[in-house]
Amino acid sequence: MNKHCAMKGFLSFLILWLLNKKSLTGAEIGLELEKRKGHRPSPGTIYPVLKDLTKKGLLKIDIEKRYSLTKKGKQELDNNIQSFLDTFWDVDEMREHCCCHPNSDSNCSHKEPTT
Amino acid sequence: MNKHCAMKGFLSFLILWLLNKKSLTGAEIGLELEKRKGHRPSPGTIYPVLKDLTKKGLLKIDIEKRYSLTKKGKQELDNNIQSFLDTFWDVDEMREHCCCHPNSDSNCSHKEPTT
DNA sequence: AATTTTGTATCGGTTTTCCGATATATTTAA
DNA sequence: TTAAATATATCGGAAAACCGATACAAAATT
Repeated sequence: MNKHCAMKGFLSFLILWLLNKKSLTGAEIGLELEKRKGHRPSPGTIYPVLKDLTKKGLLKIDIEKRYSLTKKGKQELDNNIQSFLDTFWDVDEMREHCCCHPNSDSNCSHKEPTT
Repeated sequence: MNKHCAMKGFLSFLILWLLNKKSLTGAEIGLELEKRKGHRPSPGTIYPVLKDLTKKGLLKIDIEKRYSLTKKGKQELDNNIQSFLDTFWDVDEMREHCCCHPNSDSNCSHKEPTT
């Protein structure tokens, strides 16, 4: 029952999620976050998070300065995903709400362009 | 490309999302959050958020102390949902990644054998 | 009516997130 | 090799999220 307070803030979670797919450098993480969030977090935001996650043993960094998940990091990601899905179990409703709502401009960037 | 920095923290977004479905009192919001997040935020967390959102013109409160979205609140929710979906466009992969059912206590076991 | 319980709300303060400015390292270009 | 550009990293601090303690209000119970 106790889901120990995961998911305070998106950034750490997002970075874990990105690195689960592929190991990335700090700069590459910045670019990917820009794609998702619409603006690129400053280096002063990204690197401290990377440092913190590394210090916690969730990330490791290779000789090319690419960050990737440790085993512990993968477990932490699993926990975070669990919390995330529990909290947003009805995310599908959001999708419907978003792209079909009369009052909104309905320009989800991931939506297929309707000619 | 600029999507104005929405979605700082879950709580406001979640509360808007809940109230979009149904008008609720502060206590009812607490119970619903407990269901989703696994613990109930203290009144000292919930009410200041409600007050803040009300001050911003996103919520209104009726005579029974039930909060609900104003028109502006609905627009704000729309914006937040779009940001949320843009950021987490690959949430379905998370579902696959985490094979657990939301309500079950079955553990997410991708735990690889320890080396 | 008086007491207990529950809901509403505020306040002060702690923690966390995040950024701007800055510094250092590395790569690229000259 | 030097200079410029880019990437990496640190630091101090601002802003926000969040909570515990507390107080007040309303409802329920006695």
